[in-house]
Amino acid sequence: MFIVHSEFVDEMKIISEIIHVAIVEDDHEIRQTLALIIDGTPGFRCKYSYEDCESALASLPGNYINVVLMDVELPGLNGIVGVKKLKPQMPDTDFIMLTIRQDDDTIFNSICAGATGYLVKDTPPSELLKSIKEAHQGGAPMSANIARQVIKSFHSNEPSPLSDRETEVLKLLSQGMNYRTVAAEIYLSPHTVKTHIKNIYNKLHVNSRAEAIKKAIKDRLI
Amino acid sequence: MFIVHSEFVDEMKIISEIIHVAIVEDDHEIRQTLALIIDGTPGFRCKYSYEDCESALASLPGNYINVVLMDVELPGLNGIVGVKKLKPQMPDTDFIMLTIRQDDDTIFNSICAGATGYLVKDTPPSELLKSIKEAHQGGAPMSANIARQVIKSFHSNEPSPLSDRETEVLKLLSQGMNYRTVAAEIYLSPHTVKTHIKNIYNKLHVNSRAEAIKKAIKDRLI
DNA sequence: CAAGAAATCGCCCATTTGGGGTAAAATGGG
DNA sequence: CCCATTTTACCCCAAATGGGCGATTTCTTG
Repeated sequence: MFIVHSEFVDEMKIISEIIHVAIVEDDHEIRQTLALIIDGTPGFRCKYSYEDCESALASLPGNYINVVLMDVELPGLNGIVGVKKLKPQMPDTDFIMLTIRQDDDTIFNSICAGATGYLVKDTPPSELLKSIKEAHQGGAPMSANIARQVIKSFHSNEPSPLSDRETEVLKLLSQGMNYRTVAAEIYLSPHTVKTHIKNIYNKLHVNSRAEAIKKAIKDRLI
Repeated sequence: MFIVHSEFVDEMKIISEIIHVAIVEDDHEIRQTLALIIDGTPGFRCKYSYEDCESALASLPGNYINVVLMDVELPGLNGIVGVKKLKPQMPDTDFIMLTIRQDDDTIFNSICAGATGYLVKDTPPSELLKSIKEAHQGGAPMSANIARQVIKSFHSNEPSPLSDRETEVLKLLSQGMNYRTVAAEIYLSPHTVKTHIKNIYNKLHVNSRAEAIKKAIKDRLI
């Protein structure tokens, strides 16, 4: 369970710097186990561990910590809110979320809150240590299907319903141009631009510029 | 160079299914090396290899391929355009980009084009094989700093300049509401809403709803 | 406590927008 | 070669927008 591959130890020696870790986890047993794994591995040191965010918020900021392992499901303040509050006070510290949940909202809220890593709780110890190291060295460790969900969020689901010209018009609109300016920009009559815009609204099922732009950005049309 | 860890082979046996790979890479030597690595490992089979996207586009679609290794820097059509054209025709195939470039644009354009993985070209063979397997099993293999850049793109750089009320108003605006409707929604006078909007425009340095919404979404203010 | 920010309400007015039509030329795929 | 789509163009008009200017009340923060 605590075996570390020889090549792994070699890499640690090259870095020859101990990674300081803190844990926020409400389950007593898991917390102890994590601490044991970390302290039992050369190159890692578990400096602090807390059973809730409130304690972490009270004593963690100001200390030198490289990586924080943060449970998402916590009584009181949850891990997402915790990161949101801690990260601004510890901008150089990397936060890795540990969770049993893998739904979109939890993942993206965590990432947006400032987490750099996101691991499911059944990650084996060797992977966990590798992830802590990776986070500290400027990576972003993620469990496989978490990474896939993140990447998926960049993929557009459907082909654009807009024609090339319409897309062009919408892009210019999003830059704050009005009919007249757009028309001048692409050498058209303002009437034509207006027609395009009307068609854009129909195709996107909206009836204002605001909604059109919001939808276009959301669906990556522009 | 071609050594595979025993535990790795064990995992392969459990899956007991050969991963079919295709390569698009203009450098003759690299192409050959990749093919040798893949074909030389149990569980992997390099079925096709091309020196440009044009050839791949002409013969690849329709074939059963699990993972395509796609060089980004290619003569003629580059790898990004290649993925954009191939992916819709092969929705079940996973594309891993191989590149020497790590600039934001290249990364995000590749991902948006439909790639699920993104590796730097100096990735060692064992990592490459692991990544191919990971992509095939629903993951999204990325080199460490690529993953970090992707995660970073979710992080907001600066605190919002908008007050809570202003953010609230802007959110409603982005849903296509007008002064009157927003006012009714949050029990205010339309005049007040208008004042808020004027202040929003000032703070965001814009002078239209369109720009405000675009900027707000871009900066994750709403 | 004083200064500044935030939130609230108000008026005037030129310009812009969006919805309702109509229709012809150009383009492109079957 | 024909049909669907795209692109182009125009009219009318009520409603919404944005800019300018001023004002009071809270609330935070130094």
